[in-house]
Amino acid sequence: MLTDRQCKILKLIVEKYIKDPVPVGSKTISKTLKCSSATVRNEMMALEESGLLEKTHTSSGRVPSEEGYRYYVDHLMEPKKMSGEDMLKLQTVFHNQQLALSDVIVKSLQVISDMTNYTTVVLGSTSHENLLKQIEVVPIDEGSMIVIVITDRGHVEHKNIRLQDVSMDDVKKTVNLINNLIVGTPIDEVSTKLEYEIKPIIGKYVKQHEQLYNAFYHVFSDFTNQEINVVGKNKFLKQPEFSTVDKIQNVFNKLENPELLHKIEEDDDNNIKVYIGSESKIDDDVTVIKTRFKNGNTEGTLAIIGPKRMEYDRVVSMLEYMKENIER
Amino acid sequence: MLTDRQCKILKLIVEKYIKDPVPVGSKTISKTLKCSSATVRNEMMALEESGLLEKTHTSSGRVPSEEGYRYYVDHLMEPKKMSGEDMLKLQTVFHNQQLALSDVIVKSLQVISDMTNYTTVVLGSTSHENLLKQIEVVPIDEGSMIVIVITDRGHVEHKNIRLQDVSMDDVKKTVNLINNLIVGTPIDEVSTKLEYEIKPIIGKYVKQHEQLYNAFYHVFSDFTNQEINVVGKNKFLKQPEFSTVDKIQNVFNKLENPELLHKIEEDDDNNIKVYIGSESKIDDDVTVIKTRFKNGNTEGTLAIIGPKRMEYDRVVSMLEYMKENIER
DNA sequence: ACTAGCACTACTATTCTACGAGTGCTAATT
DNA sequence: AATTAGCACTCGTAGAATAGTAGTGCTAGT
Repeated sequence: MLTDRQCKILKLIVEKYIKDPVPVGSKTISKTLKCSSATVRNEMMALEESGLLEKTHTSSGRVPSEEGYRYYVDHLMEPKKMSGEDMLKLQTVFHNQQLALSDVIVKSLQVISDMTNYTTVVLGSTSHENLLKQIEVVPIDEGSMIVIVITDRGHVEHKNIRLQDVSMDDVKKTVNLINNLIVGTPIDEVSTKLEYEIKPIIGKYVKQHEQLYNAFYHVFSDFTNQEINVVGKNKFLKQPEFSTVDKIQNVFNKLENPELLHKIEEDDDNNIKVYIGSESKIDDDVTVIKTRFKNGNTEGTLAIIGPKRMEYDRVVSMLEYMKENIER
Repeated sequence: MLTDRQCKILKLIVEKYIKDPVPVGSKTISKTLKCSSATVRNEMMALEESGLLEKTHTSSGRVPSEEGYRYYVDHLMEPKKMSGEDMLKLQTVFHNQQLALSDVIVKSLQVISDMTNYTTVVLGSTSHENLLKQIEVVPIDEGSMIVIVITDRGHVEHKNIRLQDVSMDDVKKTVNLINNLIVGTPIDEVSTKLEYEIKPIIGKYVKQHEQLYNAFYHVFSDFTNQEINVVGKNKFLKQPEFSTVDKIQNVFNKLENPELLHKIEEDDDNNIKVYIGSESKIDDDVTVIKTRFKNGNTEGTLAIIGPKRMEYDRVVSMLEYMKENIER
């Protein structure tokens, strides 16, 4: 258990370090705390022994450890009201009535990314929650057409396909079959339904049924599992802890890996959660702050990803504000 | 005018430097050319005076200048057959009959980007060449719907819109009007046609016509002017000339600027063109190699973007191969 | 016309120095 | 018992000195 003074010192160090990424020395702290640097040093030693602080080398100032940030977020951080300026910028986006919710979300995350210099992510609802609503086929020219797939939650995907020697009539028949028999099925089950319910039928009535079946099969199996929108990846270039090409390459690879990003919403906690460093499952050098949101049948996860040295209070208040505004 | 030997020397220097980005000295050249390093030095001086070579400092080896690369590409480079290995990898993509042309192009550019470590770009046909073919509206839930716009060349865009107190009937009427009156118009003229031909009509017959008009107006004015597909931007992280965060940031900004990328297809030359450094209009440190392609009514531009120190022969042969394969 | 030879230049890597910001520990003070 | 002043010590950083090396331009001789 930490003493009162230790808490104060830890808090000061974390906040100082977040403002300016250089190790914090005892003198700096002793200025704001009315006691000598020697006392602060003793306390710092204790904090280091508890694993909350680290040194970069034997005689350097202290830097918060992962556990230090954790403790700060859990016990020391004061909830901060969003600054009027931040609020204003976001409100102009939210008050645009014309835009659909999903567009509002992306736009506002763009704004947040620009204000904070962190990367933001929206994870849309997963495909097993999306039910097939309708498919449309639009012929483009000889043998080439566009298939458009729409789900009940408003997710749209389209794909250009090419078919040889298949009459438009047969295509239309197949589309009707799908629209009659498979609508309402979760997207990721459509492929199997296609095999067991549609294939046998078109096998009898349609010439070139193999080709037709394959084309539709591909359309659905390529349907992206999850809408992932990463905004402001380049902001990492502005973070001093990612100042070498190696580190950038590493973090970009991770941000482009859908499976990894998917881990953000593994827990289905609805509140705002902070995952620091290794807790994030994405990269030991980043912090992820996330929340789920739900409005009607649009739901998903918002996340802000930045260095561990993140303005936790500011980001948390922004996410709170986002969540509130989205949910009504 | 360059002597025969000067050409040989320039060629050797360019090719050596492309393989390994360190200034080339006279000794290295004299090994492959049967003459002494002193002779080579004299020739190098001449080449430098002609502006084809540069030094990084007074006593360094030589590096090709922009003009040097230019001369190499125009006069010295030998057309190179594509390596069997390169060819094989691309062929598996081209021989996939199921995929539509546009998908084949993107896939193969991905392959090229991975093989070469350069960035690739496809610029699709511009919006004034795309004629409106059809629009569809799919209601999602109370007051929210998806508008899908399809052009005759198979370009599809969709947008979620929200309308208050507008009956689905009125929406359908408007859609029918558009499909009857405006189909066949170039996409970038649709907005004005909407104003002069549709607005007056729905003004009379439809309640909430202002809102409805605005929604559609936005759908069309947001229609992306041009399909731009940048593949493998991150490859710049592997190029030694872009090894600092500053340079990366700069080149990323440029690659994300559609107007700048648009400049690639400003000339409407159908052949393969090489733009080196400042010629590229994109960035003084990159080379752009591009070609137009056309197959039926799918047309556009392919480009490969990398450092000036690019494997010109290899890239040119790849682009030739791409163009040929696309055009039949 | 070519080349051997040489003085010269500038980058690179290594070492040395001085400096400063920080530490831990001890002993004195409150 | 808690605090603090004082001090020796550590380590990173910055700058200067050094030596080595890969290259140059030039001159003079083949």
